[in-house]
Amino acid sequence: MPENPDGIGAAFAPHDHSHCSSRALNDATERLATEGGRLTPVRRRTLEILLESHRAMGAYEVLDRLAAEGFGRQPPVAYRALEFLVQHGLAHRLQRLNAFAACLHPGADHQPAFLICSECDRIAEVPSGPMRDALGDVASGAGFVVDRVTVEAVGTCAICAEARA
Amino acid sequence: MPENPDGIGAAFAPHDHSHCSSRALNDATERLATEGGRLTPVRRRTLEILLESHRAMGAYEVLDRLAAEGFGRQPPVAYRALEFLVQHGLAHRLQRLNAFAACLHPGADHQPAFLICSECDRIAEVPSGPMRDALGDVASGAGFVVDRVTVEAVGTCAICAEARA
DNA sequence: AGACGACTGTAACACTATAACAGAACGGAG
DNA sequence: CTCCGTTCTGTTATAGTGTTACAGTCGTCT
Repeated sequence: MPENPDGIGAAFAPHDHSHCSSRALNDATERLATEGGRLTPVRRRTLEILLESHRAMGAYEVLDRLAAEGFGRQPPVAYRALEFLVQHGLAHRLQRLNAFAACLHPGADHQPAFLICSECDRIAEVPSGPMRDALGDVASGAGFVVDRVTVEAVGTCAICAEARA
Repeated sequence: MPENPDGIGAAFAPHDHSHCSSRALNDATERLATEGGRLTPVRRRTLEILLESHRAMGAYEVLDRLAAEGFGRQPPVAYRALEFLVQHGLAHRLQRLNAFAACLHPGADHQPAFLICSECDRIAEVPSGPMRDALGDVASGAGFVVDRVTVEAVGTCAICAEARA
């Protein structure tokens, strides 16, 4: 697998993480400037914490970090910041894990599918368009109108497969 | 939409529910006979409770029912019965809802996609084969080997759409 | 300065899930 | 039938996840 810093499944290939993380932060700032959201200190710090790894973090894990840095130490502090990020497309919530992960491609209006490595807990986003189309077809056969779709796959990433071989 | 008791999205069409529920119960009994699982009283009752509606139920909702009927009243009672049903393909767990729903097509070895009506909370299972194939393609592009996939769509079912019109 | 809205923090609580252990029920070997 | 190992049921206690309600703070606009 070649280096491919910004592409599909980038999280599962070696890459310059400080680059992808600072880029996401810049994208976020721009995006909010046009949309009107305020990236306050807690919110910004929450995003940075999520961006430090390609993992999903539980709200309480984020909260511990925030509290250690002088922010509030009650659950709503983390939940509110995370909710803000999710609403503005800067982070995603992973249902299978009760956890949150930074969005690596903010700006693209998207609703990605997630690949979750069960060995190293890393997360990757991949486009879900084809799947949403396929689901829309079956759903409309049942008279169901789809609003939001969650697609989350658990499996083994390239790095862990390699390590095991 | 015609009557189509056992087909795709059956939950969203009028149908003879006592039929589809008793059939699922029979399927379950047969399936366990060949597989070696024991459908004990708590487990059987748990399945019946799930089958009473085409909704997903929280573990504690199930637990209340069980307790009222003389079974244990502590969480593990419900969680163990539900886990057993899920492991044997007789029920599904819905990540978006932290809840469980009876499987209406046991026997078919499947991993369906779910349609969840946000107005009436009814659930339907639809085949997820096409979606899993599509996801497998993108995933392998990232060197990721998919094990299990969760596909859950939130939207509006035929019955509620009709009622609103 | 005053007023308003948005943001941050706290306490208290509700819901979801698991660990650890004791006794009861079942099934096979003798 | 009895003994024994296994599986199942139930309990207490505790961990983890998420929300409600309310008070104070900060920015901004007149």
